[in-house]
Amino acid sequence: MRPAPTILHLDMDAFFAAAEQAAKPSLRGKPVVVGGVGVRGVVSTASYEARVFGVRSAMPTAQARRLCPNAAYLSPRFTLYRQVSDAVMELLHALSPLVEPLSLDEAFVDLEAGGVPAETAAVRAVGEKLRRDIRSATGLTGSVGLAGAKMLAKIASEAAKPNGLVVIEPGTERELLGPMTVRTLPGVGPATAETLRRAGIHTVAETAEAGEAELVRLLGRAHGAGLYAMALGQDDRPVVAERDAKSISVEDTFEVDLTDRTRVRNEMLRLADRCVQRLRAAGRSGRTVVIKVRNYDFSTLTRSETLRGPTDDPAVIREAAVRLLETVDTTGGVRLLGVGVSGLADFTQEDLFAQLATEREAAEAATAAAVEQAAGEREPHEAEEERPRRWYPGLDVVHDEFGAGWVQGSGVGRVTVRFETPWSAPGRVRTFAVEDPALRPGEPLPLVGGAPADGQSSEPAILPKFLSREPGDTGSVGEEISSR
DNA sequence: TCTGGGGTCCTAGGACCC
DNA sequence: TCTGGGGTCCTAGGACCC
Repeated sequence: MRPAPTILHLDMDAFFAAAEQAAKPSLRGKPVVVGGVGVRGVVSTASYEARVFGVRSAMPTAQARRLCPNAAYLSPRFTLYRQVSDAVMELLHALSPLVEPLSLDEAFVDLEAGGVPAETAAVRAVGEKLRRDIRSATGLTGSVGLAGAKMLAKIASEAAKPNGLVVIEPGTERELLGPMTVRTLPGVGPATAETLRRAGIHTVAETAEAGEAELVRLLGRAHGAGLYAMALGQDDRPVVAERDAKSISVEDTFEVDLTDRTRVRNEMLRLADRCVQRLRAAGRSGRTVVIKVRNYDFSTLTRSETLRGPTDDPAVIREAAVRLLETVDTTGGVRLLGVGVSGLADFTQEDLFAQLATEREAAEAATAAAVEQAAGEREPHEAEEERPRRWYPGLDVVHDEFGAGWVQGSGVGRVTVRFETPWSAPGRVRTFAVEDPALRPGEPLPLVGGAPADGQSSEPAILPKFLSREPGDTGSVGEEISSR
């Protein structure tokens, strides 16, 4: 526990939904729900306007639609969120070399390591300036927590939401935490809370009173001891920059359960390929292959196999995935399939290739026929080039005549597009045939610093830098957004 | 109401080795 | 003839987080 609140936690407010509202002027001030839009989708983020109706993260989208039928339901656009996230993280790195991202919209910053004076007034000023800079660089708001420990900084930013800043002064934490529910503490989810509740423990103060031995008895060694420390406000975990990923995985939930054995196997092969693509893009290789199968009744199991050495060879991963699948009973229907790789290594050494060459060649020979067969069995419409365009709601599009816009909805051969850009006034809606050759997918546009709204200059993906505005520059775009 | 997708960490049992 | 303890690796599952 530090004597001054020099650990900063930043959490962007309703991040995905806020980014969509900044990109789509007609949605500002309106309920927006970002998440899976299919029958089995769940909510990733609801705007504050949608939360009024009870819509929450992780809720089935079907339930959200009942609660808030008039919200805009949008598929996530990670390209946009990553752009915004990069801009925000750049601002954090200007504060300190020690930045620990937790997700696209959340990070810890060690201000002490950045040379900020260890005084409340100084760190508060840094936090407030950061919030202003994020606003002018991205058009979005974030909340800041400042404390002498990670856990407390995170609790502080939660208390600051939305669009605020809270400092927890060292020395006040036990008094502050005491009356709060145990669910406030990181690592206490539904199962742990229920275990504690049965033991008569509801608040942080009661957790501390229970004592370490009792918590270890209830929750196990690591969790019990960790929770006891947290309840006392003791948390010496350092801010650690950029850790390497330990596993890479992909999974798909199907709109309808899969029952056909061949189809199940083909989907598994497809997932294995996608997993390898991600693995290679990261310049990594892995030694343990894991598959995941979720059945019709939501029961979920995993099977894994550790190879003799790390690989990024698609044939080897496919082969392992299919071999593991054969050990699983899938009669009854498969809801989800997944493929993952762990035991990751940086795969640059050629000798590792050489060492495994024989093994790989054998595997390739063995699967070549199977893969050939799988490709042959594919439905024609599944082929990459012939796949029909899918106009997901929220998708950026460009029309030859009308310029940049986004898909508001589609169905029965029609797609409805609203033509507006992040820096334009709310735009008009037009409907086209789904196969209209003048309409094509577009790229996300920068949320601030774009061309003036003349309706013609909205050419996507030509603005070289996301951040074209100076920090602190509050021009008309920022003002317009801030008054929404 | 019917439950996504991407991760991390922990536990526990069995194999295996010293 | 019966009985050790510790460490590490592998596998499966579960809780939790965003």
